[in-house]
Amino acid sequence: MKPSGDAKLAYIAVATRRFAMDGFHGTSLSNLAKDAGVSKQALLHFFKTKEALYAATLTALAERMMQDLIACRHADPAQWLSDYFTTLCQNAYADPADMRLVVHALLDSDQNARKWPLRPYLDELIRITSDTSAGRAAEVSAQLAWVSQMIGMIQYHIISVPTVSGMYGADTATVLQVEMVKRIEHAVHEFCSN
Amino acid sequence: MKPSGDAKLAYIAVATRRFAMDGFHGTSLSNLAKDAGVSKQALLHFFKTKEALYAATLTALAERMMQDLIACRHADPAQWLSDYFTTLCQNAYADPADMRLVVHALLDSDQNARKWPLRPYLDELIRITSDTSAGRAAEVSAQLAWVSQMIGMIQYHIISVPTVSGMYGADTATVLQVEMVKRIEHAVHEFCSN
DNA sequence: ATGCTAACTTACCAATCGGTAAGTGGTCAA
DNA sequence: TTGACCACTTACCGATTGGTAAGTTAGCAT
Repeated sequence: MKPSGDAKLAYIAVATRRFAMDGFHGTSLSNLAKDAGVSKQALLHFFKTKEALYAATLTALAERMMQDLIACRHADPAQWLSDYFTTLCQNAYADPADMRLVVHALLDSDQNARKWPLRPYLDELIRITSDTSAGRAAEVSAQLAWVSQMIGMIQYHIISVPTVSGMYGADTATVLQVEMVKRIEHAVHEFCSN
Repeated sequence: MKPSGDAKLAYIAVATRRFAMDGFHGTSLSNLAKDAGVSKQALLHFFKTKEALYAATLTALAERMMQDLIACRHADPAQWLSDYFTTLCQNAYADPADMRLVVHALLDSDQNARKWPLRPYLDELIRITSDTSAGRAAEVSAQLAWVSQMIGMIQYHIISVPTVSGMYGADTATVLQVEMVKRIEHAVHEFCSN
């Protein structure tokens, strides 16, 4: 018998890629089963419904993002933020799945039914922001606004890469990526030296 | 007999709301027909496939966005941009459909199959940007980067409103909206006085 | 060896999907 | 009056959907 959690995690990994690519409604259990190389009832054995599998996918995503954030820990909170946002963007070029998944989840209209698992991640980001010299001076709403703006700017940029590449050419898209990293660093620097 | 184009436009309007809410895959012809108060073959009479209806919806969206941009015309390009982005964001609070639709379209993986109809709109935005004093000095890639950053920051903010409202409360979301408009004006001012 | 449980499989289901075929009723030019 | 045309409807189609029911297989403790 295979270790229990192993297959389950593999299914979540497969689901992450599919849901990130095609969204919840664009993904079928048959697709996921085919990707995983099992029957779809293998998935339903671990996750009672498609919704449950999706929820597990989002939970895993939230934990992953939190871990990535913690992994960038730095004594200087401004440096921490700069490092994190930069690597987040860079990693997303290689694998945009997580960023796409977040945006898909944001667009799901029945999101109120599911509890939103990214709350701790956002809170941690706000906490780090409030540790910067500029953050201490700003109000909480301003910190939340800045954090969500940074995340939004990165995630939107990532999901628009294929379209921009199709419209203006792959080389222009590449130039835009370099430009984007500079803009991230600039945004962090501008906020922290406020 | 009703005037021909009238019903067709009404169907596109209905489709816009549904596609914006649930995306392409999350919307069925039955749903659209029910919303429009007709049978689904009434839709297929004007649009041969669901894809064609979706494409027509995106085309109408592109024309609408272009018109809204032109409607904000101003002698000073910086003022033009500031006015446009601000009103774009404000209008989206009342009706986020268009912004949601754009993001949904960005996420569609088969976007390369459909030609992207928002190209003229983007080009016009870049043209206006290049007319600013800072724009003349910057390279085209920098202008594109800035424009897409502005659009992304607004659209992402709009689609995240329900989630933020659910996480931090409706009052916090409202504060965030006010904060966002200030950030838009600040971003335009910062870019143009570069 | 035996029984229990976890991890699957095949078989099947009603409901819904996008789409086709064949009309129906009204309007308008001839 | 007639006949073409347009907007639209009912009826129907095979394919696919998410999900249920009932096995089947393998490992492990007893």
